[in-house]
Amino acid sequence: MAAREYGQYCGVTRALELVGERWAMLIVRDLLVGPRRYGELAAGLPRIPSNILATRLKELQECGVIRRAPRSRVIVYELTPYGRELEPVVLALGAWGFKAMGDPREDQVITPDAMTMALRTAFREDIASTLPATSYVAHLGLAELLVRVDGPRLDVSRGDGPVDLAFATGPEVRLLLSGDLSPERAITTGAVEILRGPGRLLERFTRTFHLAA
Amino acid sequence: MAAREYGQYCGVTRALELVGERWAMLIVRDLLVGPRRYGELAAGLPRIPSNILATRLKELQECGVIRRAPRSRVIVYELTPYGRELEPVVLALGAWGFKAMGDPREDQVITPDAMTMALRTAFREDIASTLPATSYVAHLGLAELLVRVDGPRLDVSRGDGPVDLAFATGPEVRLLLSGDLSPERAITTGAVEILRGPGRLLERFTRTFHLAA
DNA sequence: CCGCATCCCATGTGATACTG
DNA sequence: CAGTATCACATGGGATGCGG
Repeated sequence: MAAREYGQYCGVTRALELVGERWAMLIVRDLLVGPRRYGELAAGLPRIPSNILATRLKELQECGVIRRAPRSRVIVYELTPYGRELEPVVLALGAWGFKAMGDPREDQVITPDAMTMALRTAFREDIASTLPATSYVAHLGLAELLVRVDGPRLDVSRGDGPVDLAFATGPEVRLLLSGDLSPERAITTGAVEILRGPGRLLERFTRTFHLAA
Repeated sequence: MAAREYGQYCGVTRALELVGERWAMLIVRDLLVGPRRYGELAAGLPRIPSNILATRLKELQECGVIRRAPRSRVIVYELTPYGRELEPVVLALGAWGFKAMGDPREDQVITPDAMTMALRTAFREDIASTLPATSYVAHLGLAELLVRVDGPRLDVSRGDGPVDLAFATGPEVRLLLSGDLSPERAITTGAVEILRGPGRLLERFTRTFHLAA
């Protein structure tokens, strides 16, 4: 059970001893979106074996990265304050890995929590501050995200609601975020389907959210 | 040989598929300091089995993170431009892991490359810019680092030379970087030994390099 | 049902030895 | 010096079971 060690007195090795095991960082990624139950984590990580999930949850608790939410009737896992400090790591990993994402394969899913963190990664706080407050609903296969941008603040939650623009898309969202697919073309080619609201707001979306490819 | 996949269309998972295997990020860490030969990498990662090192080097080449340096007579590994973009990830990991570093154990070593990256992590560019150019030699067990700070620029290399301040220390350098041990106390208690130059420059060192604990 | 625990097998890892 | 080869073992993956 003792985490395998690297035998070095170094911050990077220490970090990897805590969250470097397979699946661990993905549990952290999903918990960065919000507290989650065991089943919710399992649903967000479709290919994780249940014994591994249970083991990781135990290890991450032991080393102070996550905890069971106190005074909650049901069992809910959440990040500790120290665990929440992993956000810069996850964002940096996401930005780097984004550039290596090819086209999606059949066996790859887009989960709501992964997409939420991707939007946080792509969020341009400085640019958003110059734009009027805007809310979006983005349908991405399974994920249905309510995205509210207000100045430098970003809030992403699940669900639907009254928003300025609602649109549906698929994995093409990657090209939209990287700028390889213009909002106009995305609409005319059908890569993005406008559900409600003026389609021109999609351009504002792409200015608010951008990731280099 | 095909990297184990997570089955998600997501930047974080893609990144972990490329550099999430055990030891991979540490190879990247050391190559961020500079190109290295096979034997140098093995020396910087004392506990890595040779077959694992060989395997990782092959995988990292295949996925475009590292390469054998071209037109070099001997075999030298270096990061590709894309691999070099992992620096923010390694720095973020190092900063986070630093907070979880306890006191060093007998079986833990401090390697020159790990220490170099730790200094890069701790470097306060903005503060350094306000201070006069200063060069240091830091002896840390095996590691003997020549640290040159000139405005916002930092250069760390191995070796010795004429510098403003030369000092020797051990794992206590962690307390020095976190501010839990003041430069004065470090000198009076012998945690830091001044070899050459005025000891008061150690205070400038700690202002230039700082990591939150 | 939810939150795991158990079992079994495939694969990855680690230590050591060895080679071009 | 820069890796392979080999083998024992730990970990991961997938299916299944099971108590609260």
